[in-house]
Amino acid sequence: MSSASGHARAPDPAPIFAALGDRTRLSLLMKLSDGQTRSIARLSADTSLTRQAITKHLRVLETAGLVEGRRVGRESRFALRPEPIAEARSYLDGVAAQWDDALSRLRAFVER
Amino acid sequence: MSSASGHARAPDPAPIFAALGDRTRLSLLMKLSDGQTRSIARLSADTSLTRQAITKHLRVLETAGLVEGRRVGRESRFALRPEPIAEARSYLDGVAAQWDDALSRLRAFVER
DNA sequence: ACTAAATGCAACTATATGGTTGCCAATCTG
DNA sequence: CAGATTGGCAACCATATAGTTGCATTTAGT
Repeated sequence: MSSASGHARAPDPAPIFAALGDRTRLSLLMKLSDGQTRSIARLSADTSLTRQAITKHLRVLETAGLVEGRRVGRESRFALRPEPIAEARSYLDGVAAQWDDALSRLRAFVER
Repeated sequence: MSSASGHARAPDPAPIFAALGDRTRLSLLMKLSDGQTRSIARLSADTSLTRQAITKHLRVLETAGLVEGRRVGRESRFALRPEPIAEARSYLDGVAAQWDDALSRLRAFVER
């Protein structure tokens, strides 16, 4: 069962980073990072952008799995999903670890 | 000295994430994550893309500060720069922390 | 001096992205 | 029911992005 686990192994974190690569989307995530759920109208309230623009950004975030929306009544509420964030974090941790590793090996070599 | 420190306060991690949001660029970073320095020719050796395409990606990474290139002889060597990666990491740490925080507050509330 | 290697620069194409506007549908609320 | 909120859909625009090709330039080797 090397790849058919329940968590759908992340083959490529690039889409997640891509979704994070926009100011507006980052601010949306910030607003949702308190765990609360918010409607599109609410999320587009204090921005200069159109509601539609915000909607598009939310779709992008949703596609990347960073956010999840469900319709409740006439509004659609969005909530943050922490999993992809953890994934991105661990990816960066990996790069940083390799880097540190290389550094310490280099140091060991130099100091011999 | 609130903003003129040596670390060049990060006002917006979005560009860094944007630079990370591409498979090809991530693979370039991986190749460089051992701390070694590599030429463009070397970096475009085992890809299906053109050398020019790789060059462009390297420029993007360089603009985001993730990589640094210097010309040595006839080739230009690129090296990874860990600072922006640390920055991106700490940003994600922040979001995750807020999330966890909200969760524990919620738990405290529910369990009362 | 000549040739091969490694880049840089520019032009060009196709597609994705961010944003807008207009309009229609669903859902509350008085 | 009538009117106001909230959102979805579609068309459209401008710009950015990913990638290509062709050609000129610099540097290394022999």
